[in-house]
Amino acid sequence: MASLGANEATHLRLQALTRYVGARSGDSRVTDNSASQVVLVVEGAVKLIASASAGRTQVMGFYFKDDFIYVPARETHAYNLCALKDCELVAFPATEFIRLAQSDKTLNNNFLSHLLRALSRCREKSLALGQKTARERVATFLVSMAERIGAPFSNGALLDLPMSRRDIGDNIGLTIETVSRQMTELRNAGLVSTSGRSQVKILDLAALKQEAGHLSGLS
Amino acid sequence: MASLGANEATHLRLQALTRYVGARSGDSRVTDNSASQVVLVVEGAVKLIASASAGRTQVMGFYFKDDFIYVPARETHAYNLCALKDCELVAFPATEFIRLAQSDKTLNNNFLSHLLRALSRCREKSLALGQKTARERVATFLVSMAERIGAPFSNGALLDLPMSRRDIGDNIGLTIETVSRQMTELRNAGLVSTSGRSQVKILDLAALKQEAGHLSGLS
DNA sequence: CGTATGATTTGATACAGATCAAGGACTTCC
DNA sequence: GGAAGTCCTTGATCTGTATCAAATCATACG
Repeated sequence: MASLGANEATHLRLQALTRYVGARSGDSRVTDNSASQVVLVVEGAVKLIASASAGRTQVMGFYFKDDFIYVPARETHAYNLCALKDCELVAFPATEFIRLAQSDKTLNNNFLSHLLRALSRCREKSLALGQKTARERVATFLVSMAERIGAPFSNGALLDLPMSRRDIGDNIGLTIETVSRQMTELRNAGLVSTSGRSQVKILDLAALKQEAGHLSGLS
Repeated sequence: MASLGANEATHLRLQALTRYVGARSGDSRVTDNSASQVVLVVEGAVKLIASASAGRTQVMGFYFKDDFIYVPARETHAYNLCALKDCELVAFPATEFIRLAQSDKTLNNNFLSHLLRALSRCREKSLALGQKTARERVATFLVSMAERIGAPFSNGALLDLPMSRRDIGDNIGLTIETVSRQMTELRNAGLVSTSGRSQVKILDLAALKQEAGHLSGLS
């Protein structure tokens, strides 16, 4: 809980609220969704999924060690956390958490900045889903993963992706087949190489960012 | 500024930071984007647009009276506010605003809840852009507008949309032609009626929500 | 009022990505 | 280490929405 940066008094009160959650890979409905929750990933990786009607699911995001997640209560759509590997999570009821954060600046700041980052990422994703081609979306996804869980490597990064092609597809609004085809094309273009199902080596991050449709240098 | 709910001392300090912005309909780049800003809509309506490469723009959202907007500094994509009608706005540098919010619980709470709502809406949009058909997206858009700026009316709502079909399209990831066709179909299905360019009458909100792909009643 | 001008609607065609259908590769578990 | 099962890749076809093109409608202005 050190990562929350909370002071001693807050720490104790947080502990009282805490619901530790150990989750096995593949577990879903990890948290209660009758009330909004704030979840901290202590260890492992999870996905946040939203369900529309007709069984369609959108992976809203992937979260890793030290990430906060705001999981809203069920509304027009249902949200659920789902473990991608064995996890250690800490969950708080959102209202309690926010009340507590009011008396602890560090905690409040932490929460606020995580929230702003979440919003920025969500907007980036909206842009991708609304405007980008399949190729650009896959490139965008890889760039984002490189920044979040990549190990630096030459001009690129080494990735060990904990999620399946289906998860990736559900995250960027494509089918598994399209994701696969785009990966193949990126491989053929010499931008990435892969080994096994989860290992991805980004060979040229700058070029991949170009493919991702990021704004370059000037205004 | 009453809507910020800030106390007297905060109020005075906010005033010192405040940059009032009057904007005419159609004005863009209303705010500085070299630093992140927090903007409050005092009067009018604005859109937040993001630009990817190749001149493509995504309308991240529409904002109305009393809405907060967090406008991030230019990063991988550029964000800009753009007035949909004559506006009265108040802009603060985000870092200053946040620092100030730390010493005023009401302001902090206000900001936090607006941020959570923004995140929820952004996630709803991601779901729509990633999973929904054109028909569902247009229905979703109309439902959302009804909830935010609609005047109750029988089983539905009356809307006076301040944005163009292009704006709508850029918001939900469709072309103007597709938006138009879907509106026509909804009209033919008897769910809405229109008059002029901006007046929309939602005749059956429940049915429209069904079209929008919202989760209905049970689990 | 009529006219100009841009916005919207409608129609025809094209294409990116979905869907359907095998085949091949990695893991896991016995 | 072999078999089974799952996940991933590749290929063929289909479809929803984009694109291109034209007509029609609102709104502003003379």
